[in-house]
Amino acid sequence: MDYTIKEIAERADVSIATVSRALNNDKRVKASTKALVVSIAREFNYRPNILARNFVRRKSNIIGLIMPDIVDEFFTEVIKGVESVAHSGGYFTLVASTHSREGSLLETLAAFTHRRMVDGLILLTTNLSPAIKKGLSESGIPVVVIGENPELKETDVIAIDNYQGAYSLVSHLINKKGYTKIAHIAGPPENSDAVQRKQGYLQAHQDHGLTVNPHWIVDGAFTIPSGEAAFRRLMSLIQKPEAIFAANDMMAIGCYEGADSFGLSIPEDVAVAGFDDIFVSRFLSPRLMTVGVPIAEVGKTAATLLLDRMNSESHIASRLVTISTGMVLGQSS
Amino acid sequence: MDYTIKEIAERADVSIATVSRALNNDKRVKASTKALVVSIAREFNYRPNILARNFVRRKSNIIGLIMPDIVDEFFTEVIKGVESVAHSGGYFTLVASTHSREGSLLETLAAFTHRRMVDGLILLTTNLSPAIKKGLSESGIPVVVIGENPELKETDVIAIDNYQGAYSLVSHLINKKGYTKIAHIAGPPENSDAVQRKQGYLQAHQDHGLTVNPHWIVDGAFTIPSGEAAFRRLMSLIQKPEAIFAANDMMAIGCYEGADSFGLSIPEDVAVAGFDDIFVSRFLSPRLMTVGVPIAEVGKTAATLLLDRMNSESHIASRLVTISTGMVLGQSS
DNA sequence: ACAATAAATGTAAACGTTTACATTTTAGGA
DNA sequence: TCCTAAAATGTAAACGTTTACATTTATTGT
Repeated sequence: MDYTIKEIAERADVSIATVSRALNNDKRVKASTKALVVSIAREFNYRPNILARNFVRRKSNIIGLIMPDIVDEFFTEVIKGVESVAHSGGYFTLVASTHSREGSLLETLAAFTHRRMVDGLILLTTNLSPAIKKGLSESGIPVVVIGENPELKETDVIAIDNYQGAYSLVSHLINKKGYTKIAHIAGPPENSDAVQRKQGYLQAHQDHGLTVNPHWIVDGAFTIPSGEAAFRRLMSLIQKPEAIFAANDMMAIGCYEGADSFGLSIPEDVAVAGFDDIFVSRFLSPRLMTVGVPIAEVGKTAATLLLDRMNSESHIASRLVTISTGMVLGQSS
Repeated sequence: MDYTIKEIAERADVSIATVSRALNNDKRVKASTKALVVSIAREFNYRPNILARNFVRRKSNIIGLIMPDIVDEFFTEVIKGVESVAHSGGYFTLVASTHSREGSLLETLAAFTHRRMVDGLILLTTNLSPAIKKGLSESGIPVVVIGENPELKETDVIAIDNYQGAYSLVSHLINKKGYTKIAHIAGPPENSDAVQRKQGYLQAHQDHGLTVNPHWIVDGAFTIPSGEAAFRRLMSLIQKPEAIFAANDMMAIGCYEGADSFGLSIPEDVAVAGFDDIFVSRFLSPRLMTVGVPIAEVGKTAATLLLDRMNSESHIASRLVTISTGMVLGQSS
């Protein structure tokens, strides 16, 4: 049998309003009454009906986390960071993957935000469309976006400093390592991380007075096979690059595999660098040179900003937190 | 303005009951009425109040996923598998980590199960206590456990064949590789995966007429540093083992690091094998010999069984699905 | 002792659905 | 046409809380 406040009220000989107040620590209820109610509640092993409470309070105590996909460490770490902060703030975390489909994202967005199925939302995306921006701004709940900046009022953004990371790394390849022929395996063009990394690569060249051979920029899909394919393409050119900057570590791994099958050695025949500093990268031989992103920070920061926004009475203007990246040296260049 | 069925009813000049039925595809409502209601709902951009619906239906359309921690690929893959199946079944996934604390698990369990905050539960654990078993059996909602078998009525279990995997791998080391002095770095004794892997190790020795030197079995914590520490300990023995079977890949990686600092080479000086076949293991040099677990299967199977149980009217007896493991050859032995 | 005020409690509505049951409308058969 | 059964719709309660407002009870200062 599941007890309700009604039964407790009966037993304590008070009204349900008093029971409700006693159990919610309303200061208006007399200490002795409260003690009585609480003891009966305990005796009955009473638990409030969450669904009823959510309904009347118009909140669910749940924060939604929407990601394009759940793969690799990046997403895990974000989930972990969000969950831990949410948990200590008394919230649960509803995780949804849109399986990289925009339609699915819009659908999930609608399901989550309409009528407060979730009280707040963290959206991880690098590919914002106008429809999504509209959905976000109309959602009526606090939102934090990780990745691309939607430039919306009252929406916080966690941005990863892709540009700076790429710029530093490429500059290092030019200055310290003396490479002048550096290729780039870019990520998907609709992915803002990829775009920024590419810009860092381009700007570093320009600032050092180098021009890039357009054939040295090839697109990839952030996956190992696409990295390997890009490597093969680059190594088939008449004008071969001396070094390759892959827009993420997975594609850099693809280069390692490509080099292996070509019988080329890294970095003697061709240097390789990546981005992300995923767990594997330190176990590659030679250790991959890459750019590290403090991913755990990202999730935690996002959740912290979100809780702050949810708990605040007043409106808070948009905040932008840039998570800086750091170069990780390796022997692959 | 958020419209409710009341406004739709008014506009369509029908009762709210008819609106509700029309929107829920009740066959009793006339086609023309339904069309009218649906068109008004669309015009109003109506969305049902999920919280109200959950309340009256006494279900939330959410399944809970409780894990001891959110780290490494195993958990990611499980979340991914669960989420994808849940999503296609019309459910959302609430993820909670208990941060490896039993108290927290009990608390989360209570929060999730009491009064249907979640409609079904997947619990990932290798360390079941009586209190937790009690909590599960009293939960009143469908439950699927991944890991240890709680032996409860109407609770499905997804078990990973740790014993067989360890047995096969150790047998292979003995038969094919000819090792007779094989050490074992065990996992935490309260972890059932660890216990089973150790048993496979022991039984393989017994079945091949070998006795194990008790000094060759040391405990670890499933982490890289604990693997390295164990490696140092084993290599400081007078009677050194020829091969080391670590209960998971992370500890095997610790062995690689230990070997590196001792100036020992794998497998010439000492062979190393692991368990799990995590992503990194194929990038270690030499490639780690290990036991692969089809993790994606685990999450998907769990969610599938759970949905099946939730959608079934009749009671279903406990089901046990054993996910078989497979040996992965590598040059580390 | 008596207002006046503060503290404690009670009453009842409200939240937006779903649904059992009652009623009305429609269709079909004689 | 009328009767009956089936189809469609309506009425109203129910779900378990919270909370605005009303009422009662206790406390304080004079």
